[in-house]
Amino acid sequence: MAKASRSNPVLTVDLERTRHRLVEAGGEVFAEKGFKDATVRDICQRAGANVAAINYHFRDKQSLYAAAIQYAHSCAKRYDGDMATPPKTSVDLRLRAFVRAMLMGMMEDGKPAWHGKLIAREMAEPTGVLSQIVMQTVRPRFLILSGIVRDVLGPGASDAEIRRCARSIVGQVLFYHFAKPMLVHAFPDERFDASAVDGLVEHIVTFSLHALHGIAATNAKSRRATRKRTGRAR
Amino acid sequence: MAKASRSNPVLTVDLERTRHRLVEAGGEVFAEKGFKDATVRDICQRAGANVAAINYHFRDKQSLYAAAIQYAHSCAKRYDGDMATPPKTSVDLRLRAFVRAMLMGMMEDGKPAWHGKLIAREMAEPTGVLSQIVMQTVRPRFLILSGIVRDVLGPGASDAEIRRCARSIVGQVLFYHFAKPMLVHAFPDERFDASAVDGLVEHIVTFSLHALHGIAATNAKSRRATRKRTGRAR
DNA sequence: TGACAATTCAAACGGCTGTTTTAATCTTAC
DNA sequence: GTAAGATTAAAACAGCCGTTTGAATTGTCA
Repeated sequence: MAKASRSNPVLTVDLERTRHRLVEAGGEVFAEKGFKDATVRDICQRAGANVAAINYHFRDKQSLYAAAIQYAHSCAKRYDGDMATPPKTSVDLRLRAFVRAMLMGMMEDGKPAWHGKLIAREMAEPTGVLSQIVMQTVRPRFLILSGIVRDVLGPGASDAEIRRCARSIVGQVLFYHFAKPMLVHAFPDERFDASAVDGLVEHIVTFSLHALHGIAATNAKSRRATRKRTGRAR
Repeated sequence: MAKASRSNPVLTVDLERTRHRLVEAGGEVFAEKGFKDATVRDICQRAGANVAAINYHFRDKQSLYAAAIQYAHSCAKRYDGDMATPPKTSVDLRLRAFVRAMLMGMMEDGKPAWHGKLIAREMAEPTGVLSQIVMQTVRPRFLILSGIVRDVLGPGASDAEIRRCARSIVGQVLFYHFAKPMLVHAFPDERFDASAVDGLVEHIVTFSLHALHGIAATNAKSRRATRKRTGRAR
């Protein structure tokens, strides 16, 4: 076991390595199977470490889970950048960027998609321990999307209406994550991985913009009518 | 234990009762926690039965799960009726009925919502054993929705486009199921149970109809342009 | 090199899981 | 009433889980 590594500065890195490998393997398995169904033996095996390594480097399975989410969160910050495009771009492009970043963050294979998958799991069945971190991720993104929606609906739109529309858009995106197993089974000829993201983005943006513009037009019409009525009444 | 029940015809019903109570308790727990996280001890306790009862009346936990889904499926047929309203009603009403039935089937509390919750679980992580039954439920409903979408988009819409739009509608509905824990946490002032269904239906239908009509209008315009071009070319 | 701390390892622990066993109880029919 | 079958009950089983233990190994520094 002890081969060609003596008093080597690389070793101090190697020491940190086990801890780091555990976080990476943990993120992978947690995202794949969820907190409960992920076993420490599976994680340690993928990390090439002993079963006791988790309890040595972290306190327990739960702390490793926390570390994995924290790590994924710090790695995935770039997606947040992609989501919040300069506010002076056209709403079309801004919505497209948001939807694309969110879809990519969940459908990609490998490391970059941990965060999206972990957050999606926390949405459906929160472990409680990390609702703060989830909220630090979910809420800002939701605010970005709300800003885009508000810019389409116009300044007269109520907060409740903006929230509902934002949820409709998020729902369309998350559908391809949560229902993916069923989609793959029901439509074997279609693809639902990263290679399909472009097409999905195109549809979701088109669908949602038509909906938003339609709602905006209806609102404007009803506001004109209201103004006319109240104007005469006064 | 043996009290006032002797040679009573009710007893033969009581015998069937244990089996039936197991199915009901099983459906409840499976819908609540999923197949893996549901324990036979929990199910038997809620059914007021011994631990060995599951292995006596059914072969094992998996067979009980199958029986529970089958039972929920037969009970929930009425929702399918609600979904498929007479094809000559206005698309507005038909879409509203579909969305409402689907939402109710998942958000309701108690027995009637088992089916919806169980199917939602199978969508996200199929147990494999019952993909047939899921398909018997999911595919017909999807076809109903596709019919409604087609009637809005017009006869010229492609199958792929209809599928995408139907998924956008289903995604909006399922969002309130999968992301419910997060919604409750993030918006404590709002309600996301059966009492909120009416409002959710109203928004989803409005949002989706605007989207569909917008897409239909765009399609019609582009088809007119194509017809004009090819017409002159000939 | 030798003492000391940091890390790894195999093994075992207690707890919970689904399932099986064996005996007790109840139901039915003669 | 009694024998035969159906159902229930308590107890134990093997297997996997997260976690702990204590010794062996490795790295660090004088």
